[in-house]
Amino acid sequence: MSDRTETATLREFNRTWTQRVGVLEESFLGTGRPLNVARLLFEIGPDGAGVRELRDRLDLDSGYLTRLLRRLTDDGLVELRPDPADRRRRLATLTPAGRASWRELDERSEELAARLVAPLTPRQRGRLIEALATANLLVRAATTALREVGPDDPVAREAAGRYFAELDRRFPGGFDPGVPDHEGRFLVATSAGRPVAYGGVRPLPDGSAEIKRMWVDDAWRGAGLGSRMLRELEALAVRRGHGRVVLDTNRTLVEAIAMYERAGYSPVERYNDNPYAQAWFAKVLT
Amino acid sequence: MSDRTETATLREFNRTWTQRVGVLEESFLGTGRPLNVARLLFEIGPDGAGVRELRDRLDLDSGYLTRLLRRLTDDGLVELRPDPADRRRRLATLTPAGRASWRELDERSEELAARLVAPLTPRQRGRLIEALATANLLVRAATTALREVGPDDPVAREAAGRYFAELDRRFPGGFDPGVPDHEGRFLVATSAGRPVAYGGVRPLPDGSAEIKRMWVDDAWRGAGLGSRMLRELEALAVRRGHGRVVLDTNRTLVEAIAMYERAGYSPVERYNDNPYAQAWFAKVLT
DNA sequence: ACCATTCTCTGACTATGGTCAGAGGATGTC
DNA sequence: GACATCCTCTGACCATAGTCAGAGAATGGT
Repeated sequence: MSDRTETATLREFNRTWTQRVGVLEESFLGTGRPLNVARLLFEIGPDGAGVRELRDRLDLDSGYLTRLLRRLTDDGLVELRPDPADRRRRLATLTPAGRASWRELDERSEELAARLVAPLTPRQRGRLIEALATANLLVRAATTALREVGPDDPVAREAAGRYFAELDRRFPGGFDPGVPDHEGRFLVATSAGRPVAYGGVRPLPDGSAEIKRMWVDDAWRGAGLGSRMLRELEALAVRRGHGRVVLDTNRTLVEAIAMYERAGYSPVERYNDNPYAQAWFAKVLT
Repeated sequence: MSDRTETATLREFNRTWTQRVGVLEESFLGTGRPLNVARLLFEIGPDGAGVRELRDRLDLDSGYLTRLLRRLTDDGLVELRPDPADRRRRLATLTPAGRASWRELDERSEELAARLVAPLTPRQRGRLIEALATANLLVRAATTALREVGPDDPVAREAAGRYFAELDRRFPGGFDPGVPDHEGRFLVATSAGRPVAYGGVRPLPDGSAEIKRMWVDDAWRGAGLGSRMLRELEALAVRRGHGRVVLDTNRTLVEAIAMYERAGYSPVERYNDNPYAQAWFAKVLT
């Protein structure tokens, strides 16, 4: 019903943004250098970057990227050297001249942003920035894919570490993960290669699946990533043949409990001997 | 002070949007047809459009536009015919096949928007849409230029008409503009050729300038356009050699009065015999 | 009737963006 | 040490984007 006005608002905004900001940006950043060359220079950044990594980030053909890099090296802005760790790869770093160009790009971009909001009153400026921050979070959350991984995937391990660390901070008596357990399938959402949301399912002897280790990075909360993780974990459990999911949690985790209830979970009796668990929930999957 | 975090938020959002939405959009709309051709087709729309108008809206070189149009006419999607009102101009309209292609583009764009928000919960979706609507309004307001025109400019006349109509609606006894007055300089903000904000200054015998006919379109309120109009009218008064501005208003217009007070105006005695005026303000310009 | 101006269109270019196949060196695995 | 794979780079292309000068028809003002 309101679907149509929702998409209309989104499309209208997109039109405004690309027309008023995107165009401005191109004319700003593109001075002197072709747009893709400028973007590449910007992406390499003061700390340098691997060529392979740049290819992924900018989604460019390898041959094309090589040629773009050539222009930058010819202009004396960038230096390429083999990666000592893997000599098939090359690392790109900015020369002093390159750093100067980078700073100039950065300043232009900063100036563009400042100029864009300048006509607004401070009050309206505040409203705009707040709206953009909200939209940024939600758009990122909406466009971040949940990837299925095993428990020993490096990203999964990093996420688990951060999950345990948070429990240790929040539980009054701390938290001890005990012996690592290599069972189950996990979903992770990543941003720039780092995990921002994580969760898993494990089969139980009675045929249910247990949802475990649900975790969302602080900076990504409030965007519905947790609910989405829960939904997709349930779908994963269904795919693996389970008709019912259970989970346990600690009374400290109030937001989590509220979310389980919103998602249709009902309290059940203790089904395990997890010493940290104080509440148990279950939901039948259709 | 908070300037730096403001621009950082804006830049961060821009990065997210262009990366996650812009790229998606190009791959979506660009299927089969080059991006600019698709955009042009979309811009012509079911109602058709003048070639001159398209050139302005898309900001294209006239030669380039002609060639883009050629591809559309060659493919049987668009028909060009001379404008009966001015035979130098040409009008572009979609053929039935063109309308079908247009609809397809429209549906794809709609689908893209729906898909983007699909992973969000209804609650988060609502928040996103609200944030985008706010941002849309504010960005448009911030990037709309105020143009100086004379009182007889067609856009100024249209704006004046809407201003008078609104007074007539809001004043208990209606409003009669009386004899049109061709004095003063005006500022208008336009969107797609229609006025969305309007206001003027007129020299008074005592050397002050009078601010008059301040008006902002309903759909554009709440974005600070009024304050900006006021500021720029003051600047216009200064440029024309005035050191003080005055204005009168009606008690009905409560938002306007609040804005004048925020902008540093102080109440003064009645300085004219305007029968609709119930409050008078002045501000000394530096 | 003249003149400056406007609009569209053509020709002639150049630059930018993007693709593909394959060479050649480096790496990891069995 | 053989083999599949990965990474970078080159050559050979082609499409798209964008610019500029000017021709030719139409218009508006004087």
